[in-house]
Amino acid sequence: MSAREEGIEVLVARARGLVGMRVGDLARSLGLSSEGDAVRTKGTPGAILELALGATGGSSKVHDFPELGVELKTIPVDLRGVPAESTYVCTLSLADAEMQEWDDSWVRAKLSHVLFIPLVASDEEPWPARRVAAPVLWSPTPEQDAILRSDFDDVVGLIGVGRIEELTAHRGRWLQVRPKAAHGRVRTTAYGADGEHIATIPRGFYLRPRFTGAILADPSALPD
Amino acid sequence: MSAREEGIEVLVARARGLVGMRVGDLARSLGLSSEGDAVRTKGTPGAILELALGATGGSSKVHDFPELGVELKTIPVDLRGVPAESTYVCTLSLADAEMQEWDDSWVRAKLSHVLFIPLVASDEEPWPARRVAAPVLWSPTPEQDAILRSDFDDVVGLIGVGRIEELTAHRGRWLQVRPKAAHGRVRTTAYGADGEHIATIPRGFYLRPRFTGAILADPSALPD
DNA sequence: TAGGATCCACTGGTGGATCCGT
DNA sequence: ACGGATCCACCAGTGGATCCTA
Repeated sequence: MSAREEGIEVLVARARGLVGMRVGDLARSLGLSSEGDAVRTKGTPGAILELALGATGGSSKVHDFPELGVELKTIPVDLRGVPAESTYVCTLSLADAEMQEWDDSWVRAKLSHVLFIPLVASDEEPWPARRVAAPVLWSPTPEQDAILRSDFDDVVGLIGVGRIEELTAHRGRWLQVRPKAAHGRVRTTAYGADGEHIATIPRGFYLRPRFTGAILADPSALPD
Repeated sequence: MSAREEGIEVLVARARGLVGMRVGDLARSLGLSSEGDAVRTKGTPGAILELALGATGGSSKVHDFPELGVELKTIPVDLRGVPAESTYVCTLSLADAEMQEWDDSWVRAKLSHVLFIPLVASDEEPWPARRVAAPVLWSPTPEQDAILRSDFDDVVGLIGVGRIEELTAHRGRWLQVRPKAAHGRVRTTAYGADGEHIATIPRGFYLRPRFTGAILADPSALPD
């Protein structure tokens, strides 16, 4: 077994050691506050788990654990383990989308090894009450990779021919594209069919809840 | 006279109204603190004068006064009016330097209309003690523009052939290129003679003190 | 239900320049 | 003297995601 594979096993073991803990208790054990209402602290649970598992990477990182090539994703689920939300993967560069190939893409690199950590939210309790559930280390099977590639190709194909207005969240079986901007007013640059500049809102890749729900139950699943 | 020309006259008149005032007093009249030692507050005098004259532009601006096309530059001078320092103009984009033409360059746009405001520093007093001196509204004469173009072409020519290591502050009669980074460790991308990527430190255009000193005394001067 | 809108923390890059060793 | 190194404030962009109407 390589050092990298050993490191990944250690990481998964550490994640298993957190199962059953409340996120608020994790925060306090790290010396952090667990204050703040839900709408003001959207990214906080994810940041807590990163700290608890020692994610390095810092800024401008490709993965949360660069030496392991592993991406950490927390995912809010209900008592049955069904995801409540889609899962953000990474931003989509509109300006050079037509240059992108799935095999070398940022989104594929992110998804090549993902450690999903479900956080169980019962009722409408605030995030500190969420409990860590069993982690799932996932890599796409060849069949899954083919579907994801197909979703990706559909997106970059549309952008490549300048039909960006047709790029809605309706597209994609598992991988979709949605707006990603702190305020709805941020603009970025894309190119139309005639090569003209178009100011449009930044987008990101997201995994649909149906897909993440299925791979949490069975990592080789092929849902709808 | 156009509205723009009227606006410029109003601006210059307002700058004349500040002559003799101490920068620290200006700061207080704007509700700002005039604390801090010299090394910690390098850009403060310039920011004070911008506020005092109502510079808009905010971020991502081409000029300090966009409607007027005027750039504001404070310049520290001694009791004789001789500049103590070079004057920063703007950053130099190394990645696409070979695409740049003087006529359409950012540096030429910045220098097309400059309101220089000398700040007289006597002895080794801190910046709040500096006094506003007579402003000079300057636009390059055709002769001056030709020299500046020559300096610019020398720089972009070197970068275009990938000889960036020869790009030192020794080059340029009036316009020189020097490092411009908050820490010496910041890197940016340039291209070598064979088109390979080179990580190098960001640079900026600066006006030599000899040149600014001459045009403060005579805007059409042609020093060394 | 889910597509489109939005929230916070953090930081790298930019704009304002001057410092300081050789 | 001056070429190379450095300093601070500020803000837009990124990374962490969830909110919220129709």
